[in-house]
Amino acid sequence: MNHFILSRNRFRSFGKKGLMNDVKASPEEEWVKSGEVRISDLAAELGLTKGTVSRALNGYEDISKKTRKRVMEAATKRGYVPTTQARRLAMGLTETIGLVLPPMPSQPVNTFVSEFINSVSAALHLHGYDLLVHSANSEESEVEPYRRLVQSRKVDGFIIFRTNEKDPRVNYLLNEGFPFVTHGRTARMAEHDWFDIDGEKAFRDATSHLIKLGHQRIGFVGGGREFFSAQLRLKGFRTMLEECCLENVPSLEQPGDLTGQGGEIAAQNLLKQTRPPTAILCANDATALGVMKAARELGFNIPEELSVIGYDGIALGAYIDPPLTTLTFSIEESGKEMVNLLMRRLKNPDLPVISKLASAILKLRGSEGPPSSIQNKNMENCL
Amino acid sequence: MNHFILSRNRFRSFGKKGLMNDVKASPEEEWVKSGEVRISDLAAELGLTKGTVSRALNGYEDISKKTRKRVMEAATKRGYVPTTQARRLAMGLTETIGLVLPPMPSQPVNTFVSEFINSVSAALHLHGYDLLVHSANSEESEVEPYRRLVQSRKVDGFIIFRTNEKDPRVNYLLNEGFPFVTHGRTARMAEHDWFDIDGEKAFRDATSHLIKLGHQRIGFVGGGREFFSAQLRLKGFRTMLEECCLENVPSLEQPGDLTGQGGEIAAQNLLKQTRPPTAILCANDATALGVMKAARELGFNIPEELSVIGYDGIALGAYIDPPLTTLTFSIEESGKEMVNLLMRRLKNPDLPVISKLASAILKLRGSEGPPSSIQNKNMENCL
DNA sequence: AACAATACCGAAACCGGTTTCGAAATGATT
DNA sequence: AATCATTTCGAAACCGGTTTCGGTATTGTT
Repeated sequence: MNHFILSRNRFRSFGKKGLMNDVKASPEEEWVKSGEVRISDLAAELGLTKGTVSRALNGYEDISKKTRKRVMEAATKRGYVPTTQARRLAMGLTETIGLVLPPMPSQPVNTFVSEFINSVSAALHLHGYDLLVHSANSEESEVEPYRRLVQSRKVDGFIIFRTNEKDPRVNYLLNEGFPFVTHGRTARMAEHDWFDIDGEKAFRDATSHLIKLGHQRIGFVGGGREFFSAQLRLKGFRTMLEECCLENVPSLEQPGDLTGQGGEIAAQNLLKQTRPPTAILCANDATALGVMKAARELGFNIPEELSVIGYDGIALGAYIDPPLTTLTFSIEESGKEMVNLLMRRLKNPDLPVISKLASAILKLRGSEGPPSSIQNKNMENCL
Repeated sequence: MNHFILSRNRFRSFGKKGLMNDVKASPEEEWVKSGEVRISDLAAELGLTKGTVSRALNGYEDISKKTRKRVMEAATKRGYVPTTQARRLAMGLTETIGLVLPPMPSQPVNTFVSEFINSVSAALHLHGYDLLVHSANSEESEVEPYRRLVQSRKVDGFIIFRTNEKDPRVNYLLNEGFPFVTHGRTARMAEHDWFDIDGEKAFRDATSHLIKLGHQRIGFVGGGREFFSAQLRLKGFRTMLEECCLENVPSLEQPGDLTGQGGEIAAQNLLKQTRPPTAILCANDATALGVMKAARELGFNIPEELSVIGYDGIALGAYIDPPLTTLTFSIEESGKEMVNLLMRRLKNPDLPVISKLASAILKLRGSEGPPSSIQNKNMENCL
């Protein structure tokens, strides 16, 4: 029974490294081949143990200046970079944040998503964190991706956006006690950190702007009831109408689904009325684009016969005719703030819940103006 | 010399778990708390070693059916999910693909990026891979993010898009022998896997379409010389002009930068000429939007006095006036194909380089039509 | 019934780091 | 010079898995 301990397969293929031997880097670009040197190699080379090397590199105080210098020089010289997986396993954290893309029903405007990802990723990077982007499979439950990521311990926390009032994702993570921050409020917003744009105020502003221009019949195209943010925008609209003593006409409030198609349908419902509105506020820009399309097809000139205002500030709004007046906010700031909230939470899970409300600003671009037939009655009383 | 091995701090805080003790899950939703049970727990519980449990769960043949069943049942019952970091360290791979977002100069249309990320992520997920999205800091070199990800061994490969003809990222990764796939060709396309849309053919088609409509003076707004794809589109344009015996007028070829602003400037240059073109082909939709804006401001009616065709197929092109005719392709297919290429490469790094060319289709939406003053001379000869 | 073949599982090395603990070396004090 | 306090580093456990190797228990063969 002769049994030799054969050499184990300890050499993992690393890309096409084998093919690289005959490729000589040019003198100027003497790139240090990466992924070669391990902490034990470095330690052996220096006559130290890997524990010492690790402490030297991580700024422990019990390392002499001389040794630290030796170690760090050797590390840079040999191009040592710790293997992330090993470090994370040892330290018991992933240094990764998850972001699950909601199913995209080919919405007209997904520009928000890419900018948001960009800003979140950049902000995370400043904290040494990575961003793991996961796509939601529309077949399965909304929380399934989150559950998987939590269970496999792939992330330390989540960035959630496009929240619903009753949000299963929020419920799940709250139940798990897993850290996360939302972009948008929820019914349980008292229990979790969140960042949001003050849509209510934004729509008060926009409504006020239209009223000052002389509009008295203002339409509103909202989002579904499930979108908390859309509800708040509607609330802002109603509030300002009330403040200005304008009647709240139910038929002028149309539901939408935050898509261009939804905007078209809603606009048709509004503009075919016997007394159509002279202005339409839209819960987002995609909706506004649909509204403008429907208005054109029904023969309404914008802004002479119909003012339209959107929400989101998509860049493309500046290129259409007329350019879309919209409520805009900084996506970059959103990402940055959310990351700040999340990092704070990760550092200290027991801190009280906090939130941040940013404001949108009205960006006038030309799709609104005074109504053609001004029929002001008693505006001065209220404004 | 009494030395007791004290209990080390082996308990890592896991979210706000401490706070969860008094939160009782409702009976129906008896969620299994995740992240609790380790493979050693499972092994102890079953009276096995963790090696055996691991082999049982991973389908090794040297495990009896009975034992395997016991193990798997216990695993599901206890909600055991292997810790990703540990598995990856042991197996020497990351199961993660990197995607670095190029700096975004707030383009009008970034919808491609989010859709692309979505499809890539979904496709990767089918292979058990994760997507790590990194943002490029415009301060530093373009390859720096790649270098960091390679050195820290955070990813097994890359998805690269928006390639330049001479692409430093491609050079770096090729030099490292690190796996990747590009969306778009490069000068070194013979050395790496790539996926691309046949932009040359697409622009031949679009040009042919315009010529058949009767256009004889067709303008072209391209991208910078650095964008290989834009060059190929220009080539397709020229080729078709030649095939149809139309003169190639240099002044009708304007450079652009693939942005709306670039489109505006280029369109002004074209339309202020004494004999302006009756149609303009644009290297992408963002450019086309800028062209349309400039045309409007200069008093050109679209499509009566000027036809405009873009490239990208952005969804919201359907909502502007007139709806933008464009060359479109499936982003979902792009992502899927690229992932397939990359997975193949990862499985066997030494396989020969392959590539895939998909075709774009012309989506007629209304921004093109016959020229107002048809001055056909001898079209029949050529078509 | 004795023996070889097979099925099955335990033991242990290993992945590449981090962190704790104790001891040796050094410096300060009396 | 002996004692004590500090620096500084080595040794080893540990994170949570995977994989190899060898030894039993079981089955099959003659």
